[in-house]
Amino acid sequence: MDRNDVLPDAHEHAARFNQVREAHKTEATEDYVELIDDLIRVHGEARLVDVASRMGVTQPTASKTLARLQRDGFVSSEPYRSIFLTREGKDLADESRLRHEVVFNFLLAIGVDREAAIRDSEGMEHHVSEETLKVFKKIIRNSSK
Amino acid sequence: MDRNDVLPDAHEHAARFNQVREAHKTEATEDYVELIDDLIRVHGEARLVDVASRMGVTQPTASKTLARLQRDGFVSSEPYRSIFLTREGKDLADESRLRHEVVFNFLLAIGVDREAAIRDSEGMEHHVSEETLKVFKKIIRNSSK
DNA sequence: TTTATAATTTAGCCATAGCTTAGTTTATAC
DNA sequence: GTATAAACTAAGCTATGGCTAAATTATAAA
Repeated sequence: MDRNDVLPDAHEHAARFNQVREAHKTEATEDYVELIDDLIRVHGEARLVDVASRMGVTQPTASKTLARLQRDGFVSSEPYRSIFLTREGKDLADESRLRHEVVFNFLLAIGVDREAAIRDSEGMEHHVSEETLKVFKKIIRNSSK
Repeated sequence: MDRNDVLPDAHEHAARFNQVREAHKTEATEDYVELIDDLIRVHGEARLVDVASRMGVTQPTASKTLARLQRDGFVSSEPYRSIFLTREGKDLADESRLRHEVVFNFLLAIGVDREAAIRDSEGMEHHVSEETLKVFKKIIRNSSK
């Protein structure tokens, strides 16, 4: 990289970190809607207790996060009832799942073992640009032949 | 993946997210020590004003984060003076840089353009396991022939 | 139908990581 | 050698995302 002699322009340098910070902002939202969508698909409904246990947080933590998602229009629910995705939430869930699956399948395609691929794709999915995703897809396509 | 019919065991599911949360905890630390090391290498010293501008945050924010790094033993500095890495900080910086470079070179090797590789590697580096890193290295090796 | 249990919410705590505004120290320039 | 500018710190605000303990509501069992 450009490490040994010169550093990038400071604005450009900062832009990289700003991009990562931007990604972090949407991470929780994406992880939650993805999970809620999975729960609805598989269990027929999404209950707080399951969201919490699968996210690995306590129920009050999940409850607070879900309140924020509701405030931001991704989720809807009545007190003490199960959780639904809004149209916006569902769209985000679909988009996130797609991205997640591309990253996961890419890792498998290049020879990463399944367990590592599952775990790494969870974190990586939020930091892969469209550009890189395209390259991932191409490699998946080529490897499945 | 396992999305259509069955969800993973709840504990295993939670473990994935816990791993991502763990990575997040060390992200700021790694980014800062990496940057400080770069500044020392290239400019001869690391000043707060440069750390802040290159991280894309205000000086008080950088100052507070550096206080935490100092508390945790990665950095040392006297008030109003420049910033040094402790042995622990330097080791972490070296390790982070190595990982960062592998991810960056891997993205280049598979055909991602330089700009996207720079930006994506910044976020991805914190979420790539040793296992996956090994595969990345192998692909870099094979592509440079 | 009452009671016990499970699910959810509320309240209140903590740390991180961002910000602004204001004050202090250090360095620079005259 | 002092005035000004730049760098840094201090104080205090906000939001997110964790937690525990306690209260409330819904559900299941007796």
